[in-house]
Amino acid sequence: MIRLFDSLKSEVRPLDLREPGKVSMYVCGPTVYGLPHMGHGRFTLVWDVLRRWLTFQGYEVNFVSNITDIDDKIINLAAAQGTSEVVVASQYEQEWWKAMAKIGVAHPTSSPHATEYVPQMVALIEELVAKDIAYPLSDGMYFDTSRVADYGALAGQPLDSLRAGARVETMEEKRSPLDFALWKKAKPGEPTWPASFGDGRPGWHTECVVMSLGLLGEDFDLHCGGLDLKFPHHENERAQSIAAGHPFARHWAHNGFVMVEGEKMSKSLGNFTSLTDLLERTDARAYRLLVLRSHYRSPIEVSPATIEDAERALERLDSLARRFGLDQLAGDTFVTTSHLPTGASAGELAQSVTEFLEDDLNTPLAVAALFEAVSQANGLADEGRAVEAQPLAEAINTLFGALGLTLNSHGGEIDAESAEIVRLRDEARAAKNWAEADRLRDSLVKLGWIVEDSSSGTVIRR
RNA sequence: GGCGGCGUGGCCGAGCGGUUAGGCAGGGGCCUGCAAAGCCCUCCACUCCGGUUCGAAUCCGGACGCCGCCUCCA
Repeated sequence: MIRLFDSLKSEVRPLDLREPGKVSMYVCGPTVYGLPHMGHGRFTLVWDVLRRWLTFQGYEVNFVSNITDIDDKIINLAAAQGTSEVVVASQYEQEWWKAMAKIGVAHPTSSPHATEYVPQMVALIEELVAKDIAYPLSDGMYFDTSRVADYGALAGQPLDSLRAGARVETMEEKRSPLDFALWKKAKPGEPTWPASFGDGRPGWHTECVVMSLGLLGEDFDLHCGGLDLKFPHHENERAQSIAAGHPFARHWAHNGFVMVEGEKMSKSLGNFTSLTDLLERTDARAYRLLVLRSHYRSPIEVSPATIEDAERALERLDSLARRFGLDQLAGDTFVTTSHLPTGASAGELAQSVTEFLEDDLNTPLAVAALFEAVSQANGLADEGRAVEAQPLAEAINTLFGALGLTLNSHGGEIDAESAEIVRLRDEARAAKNWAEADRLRDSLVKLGWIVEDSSSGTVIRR
């Protein structure tokens, strides 16, 4: 079984499943009030890779990731645009799924919306009220953090030191600056839902609790998200669930940030690149490869240079796919071990990749092993040892596919005119008419083709 | 102020005491009519100062620099 760093226990430990063979995982999704940015791209890719890898290994993965469709920012944006929250949320949710499809992130098993779970949130808050853990203030219901013995466990510090570090005192009335809003009382013109403790709308943290427990059940296996959600968001989710008497996630995993020139990319700093923009101008696979080449807990530097670097590396993989006529895997389908070819070299490669990934999802080492295998397969083929090279190339394809990276063996549709030039060039080459052959190659290049000679003649691709 | 992390070759990025990951870029060679692709070889490292050790990028101490969380954030 894979070993992962558990943010709660601060150690790498085997993923301890509630039920053998089945993985229940929850990934905190986006609040839909803007285009997805590179940070969103990273977390979705990282957890998509884990999901695909577990599926590859034969686990049945129940992957839940929410859409937060009600929140202050959505309300503010709707007001600014003179439209409704529903319109804003659905518009950006569409953008979200478009980007996800493009980047090859498989759709979650379930993608619940916060607004579909309001009654459950109300019920949870009622449980907390009954236990005297929630208390009312003028503007809503608050959670009393002092009532949870190990509050601060995820943050890695005791409650007292967190309180001492509180930088801003937003609500003087709160018993502790760390106490957070479970429910916000209705304000004129804002969306509102009925509740026994006063109509209003939910605070942020409660939704993930009821959606994860509702779809995965108590004591589910793994809760994932960006490092910036660890505290306070995840701490507050955990606190609520446990305080209400519901065992929560068995394991917590957090991915590192996307950095721009050494600083965390974030909306508040304004230094973000939208994922939508990136996907319009580059091969979506380049970002996945970039993410795979660094460890999921490390920060990654994203810049035009690092993206181009990944695009070039991708070229090498695509060359392999063309040379060996590899099938295009991944995409919407999940690759499984049944896709692996038989044979010793394929088995050895799969085994070393597996060992690396099982050690806290060490994708950089796995990718390095795969690239080494690429050299090996090409070398064998150069020596004419196709029987050995072919299964190795197929194993590389399968294992990249298991990580969601599709190798592209198609050079593009060849139109009739280009095909005719290719035919003429092969004739010229057969006649050793090099000047004509070079002239025809130039015209192909002008048409946008990359021209390569092979044993079977001129091969062109885009 | 509290807590946590980081400083690796031209760039990205692994590494967890002994083996100069891997990719991209650069140089040389092989292959090719010439190219391209591919293969082989190669240049270029571990912020600094002490210490532990037969041996340290890796462990310990210190210095400097950087980053994150403690506030909405993936």
